[in-house]
Amino acid sequence: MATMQDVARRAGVSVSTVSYVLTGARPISQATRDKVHAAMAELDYQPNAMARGLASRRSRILGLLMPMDERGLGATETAFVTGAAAAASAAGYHLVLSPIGVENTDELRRLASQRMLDGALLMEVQLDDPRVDLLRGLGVPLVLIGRTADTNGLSYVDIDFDRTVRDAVDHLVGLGHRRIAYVNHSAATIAHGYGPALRTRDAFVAAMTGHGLDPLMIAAEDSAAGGRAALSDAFGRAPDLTAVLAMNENAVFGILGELAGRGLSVPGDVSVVSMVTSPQVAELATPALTAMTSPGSALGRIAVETLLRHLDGGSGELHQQLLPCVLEVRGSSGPPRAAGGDSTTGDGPARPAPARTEEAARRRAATRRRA
Amino acid sequence: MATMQDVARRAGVSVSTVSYVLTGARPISQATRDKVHAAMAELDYQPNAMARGLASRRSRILGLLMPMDERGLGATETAFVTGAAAAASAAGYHLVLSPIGVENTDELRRLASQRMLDGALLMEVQLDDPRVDLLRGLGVPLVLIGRTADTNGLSYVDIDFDRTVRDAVDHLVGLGHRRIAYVNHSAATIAHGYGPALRTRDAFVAAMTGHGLDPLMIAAEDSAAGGRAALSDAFGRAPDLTAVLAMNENAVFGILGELAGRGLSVPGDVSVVSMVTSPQVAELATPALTAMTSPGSALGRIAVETLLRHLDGGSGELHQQLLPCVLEVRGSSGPPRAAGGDSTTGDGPARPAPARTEEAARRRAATRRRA
DNA sequence: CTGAAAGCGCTAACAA
DNA sequence: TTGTTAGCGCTTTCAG
Repeated sequence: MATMQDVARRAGVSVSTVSYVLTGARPISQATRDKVHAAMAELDYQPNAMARGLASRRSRILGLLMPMDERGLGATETAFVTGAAAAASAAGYHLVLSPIGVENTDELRRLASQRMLDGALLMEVQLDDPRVDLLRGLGVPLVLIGRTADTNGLSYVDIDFDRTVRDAVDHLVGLGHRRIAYVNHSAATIAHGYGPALRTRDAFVAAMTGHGLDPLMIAAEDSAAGGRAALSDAFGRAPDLTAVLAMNENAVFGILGELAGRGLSVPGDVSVVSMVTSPQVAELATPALTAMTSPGSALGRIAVETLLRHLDGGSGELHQQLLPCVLEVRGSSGPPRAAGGDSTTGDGPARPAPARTEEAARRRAATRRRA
Repeated sequence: MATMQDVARRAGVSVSTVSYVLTGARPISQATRDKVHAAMAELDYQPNAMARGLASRRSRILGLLMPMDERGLGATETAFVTGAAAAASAAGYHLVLSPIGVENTDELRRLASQRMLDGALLMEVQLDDPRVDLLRGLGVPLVLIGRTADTNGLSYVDIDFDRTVRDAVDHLVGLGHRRIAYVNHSAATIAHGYGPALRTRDAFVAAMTGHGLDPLMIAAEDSAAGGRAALSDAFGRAPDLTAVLAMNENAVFGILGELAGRGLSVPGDVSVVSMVTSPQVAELATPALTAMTSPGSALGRIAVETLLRHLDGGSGELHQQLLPCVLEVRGSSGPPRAAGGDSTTGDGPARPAPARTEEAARRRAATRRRA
């Protein structure tokens, strides 16, 4: 493995000159620069990251703190990660992802105080996030993906939930829907102060009220079962329901299952719109889901660029930016059935259908579709 | 930020003594050790990772090379990652995930030849993977998650696809199914030599033949649409089909959608079993999918332990290990309808009572865990 | 515009 | 059982 010494010798210059060619920290004549580059190429020289880090006190590593629960990463998060990695790489930095949990402060402290990270991006930010104080205390520059309750002195990029919810509601209202249920994350999640759940809740109330409509929010566990229960709940509270807006990506599938089980068609009887959802997931459903597509990749790029600016400029300007999700209309949303609707007439129970009648109902649905 | 000098001074010993206390590379008397530990605690000392890395020529960083496509990470991969991270952390190593693509050899070379990685775990291994030669050429120890075509001289951990397919087929045959379709990945993926697709194909043929049955394999695009098409195809080729085994996790949802669209019930008319699928995804479907659950976390742990052994022992023993997925029966598999007999009797499909209770219990447990 | 040399904070011989 | 010291490979003053 060639060292800078080797390169210097071969190019007939001093090590410092090689170093300056590499870092560009002081002007070098074109002739010398060429000699050095030639020598580096011939020796297939690669700077030693540890030595450089020790001498410069800069690791050139950016940490992406990405807590992973057992549910995995959605396409949204993935887009974010790849966007961030590309931006970091373009700037000559490495982006390393660390699956350290939000509460695992020991592990994070170990990582951060060993001077391994020049800066950090925090994903899954909580309203009161222990990682923020820890990292600030250690003097590690950071950018949030999401927002804490108090964003004072913090840079962040986040989804514009207000705007996203408003656009989704406008879409449904524009189609003629008046009775819309919003299926949020679970009550526990909301109580725990999960930002997106709180913000979308408030935005939904505002958007519906703005249209002179009655907001109906249902909390749902993050699972298909949760979605089924939520839908039953929704019909219990609003039998004239014609549309569902869902923040809970996991519950969406349960909602669809329960609708099919009740013999209700999508979007004929009920329209479904999924929030902050990737095209990939949207296409998984039948019919494909109309969804608010999150700006994952752009968020990642912007976050990294912001962080790099902080590293260079010392304590430069804060950057607080919100990006909305974009409406992509697919097959799951359409105009409601003409008023006086009969969607729950006949034998459809108002109470949650037990699993066994679900089968029968599905058969009815299929039959009707063929007719 | 305290240095080792500071600790040494404060403890009244030499720097090397402090170093040896930390690394355990030579015996230190209990008295001295205590003094040093006390000094470290008082100064809140943390070793500088760069300095340590430079001096020891060991970064104590393990790279997890994890190509990310736009589809995101499944729960299986997530379990793998967390299992690996836990094992690394327990050994005093950092596990950094790098989203570098398989073909992005430049970026990988940069990462590896800067001596930033002590070793690497490769995910999404292809039969002929360019990363393997690159890393071996650079002298970076590695462990594969999956297998190349030629595993000579390589350590790997992988899923035991033979065993997994056999167990799945046995489950269905045991229920009485004779006509089973296997929905694999796409023809392009198979042609491209994707290991799991090839191995499961061969295993399926072997398993079916072993039961004296006719193997029917269908290739499907990795999407709901692909699944729907595959199911139509399957019924075209085998109208008497009673069970579907699916390797293609994305297609599964299309299969279920198409079955519902045809008015066929699951598992009453057709049983569905999903391969290499996490409980989380299995629960997304209605009914929840009987699936072969992948041993993600165990694979991650074993892979890291293997890699660490390679670092210590120099070029120690190779480790090649296969772990099977475990059958978890949920609601989507049951006995086939009695042959010839029709039996849309009463209120639903025959479904083993145990499965139903089991499923309910699991859902309760999951809910509880989340609360 | 370029070179010489003093570290960066730690590890690991070599000595005692 | 402990101390002394020469680097690890690079950055960055300080001189020219």
